[in-house]
Amino acid sequence: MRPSDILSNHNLKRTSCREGIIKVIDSNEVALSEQEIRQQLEGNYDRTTYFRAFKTLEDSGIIHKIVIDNQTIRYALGAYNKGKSKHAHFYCSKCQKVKCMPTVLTPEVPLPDGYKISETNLIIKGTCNNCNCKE
Amino acid sequence: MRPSDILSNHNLKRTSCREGIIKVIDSNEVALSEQEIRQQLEGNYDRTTYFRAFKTLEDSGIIHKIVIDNQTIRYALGAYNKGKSKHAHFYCSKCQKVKCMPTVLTPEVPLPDGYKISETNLIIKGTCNNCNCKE
DNA sequence: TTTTAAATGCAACAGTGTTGCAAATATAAG
DNA sequence: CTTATATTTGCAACACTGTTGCATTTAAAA
Repeated sequence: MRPSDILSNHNLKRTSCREGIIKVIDSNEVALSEQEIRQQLEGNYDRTTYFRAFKTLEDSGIIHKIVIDNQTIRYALGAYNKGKSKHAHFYCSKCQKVKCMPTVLTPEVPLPDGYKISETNLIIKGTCNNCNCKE
Repeated sequence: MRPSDILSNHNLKRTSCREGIIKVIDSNEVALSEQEIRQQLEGNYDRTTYFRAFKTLEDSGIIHKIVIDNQTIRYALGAYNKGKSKHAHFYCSKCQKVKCMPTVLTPEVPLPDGYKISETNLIIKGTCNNCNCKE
């Protein structure tokens, strides 16, 4: 689906900033940081615009935010909370790349009585395929 | 064990700031934010001092940091990485409290060939026992 | 084409992560 | 107990982030 259609489907205005963000994320294998997305983007926008664009896209479920660590945030396409796509995320501490692992789903955890679960985040840290090969 | 002994055991100087932080965390059921720790602390220290104290305590494994979300960070006693205490963390989106769940361990995930795991983080969001009772 | 509701850019502010350096302090040595 | 030394602290400073209000611009509806 084209970025512009994705926006329309979510009743969002088709602005070049939003379309660009979606396009950049879509054309990468790994989840990207805001910095990386900005660099790959054609236009240049104010940081407030990015801030609000990311927020809007995330709220509507077009993208999801992956918080690895305090200052390590990545974005990938698709909703995370809604639906069944509750996959794990892998963070390579060598190349700092983050990948969604669709084959690894977050576990069903048994919590003490009285607790209600709304969301489960599973983040796996280590070294990736690619970095391990190079050794 | 007394905070001062904990520090000595890790070859760290016994300063009032470090001891205070350990004492405050130890006397609370839930994991605390830096703000909360500061408020419960007797002395008043520069934010740089806090910054470095937390870092030192974390590096030595006396405390561990729990990153729930970008601006939601909590601290609890004990090392997280080293040893077997790889427990999950629960975040209540009503009261914002974070609890270590020693009974819920992070799962052994099957990753594609070539990947090496060093650490696994499992964060569960929802509403806690206490908040659900009050409804 | 006009209207209007939403998005943008700019300025501004508080807060955070981080470093370098001089002054204070905890421990080790005598 | 006193002195020496290696650490820790407080302060200043800087860049960066999250966030808001407001005037201007722009996308979509009429």
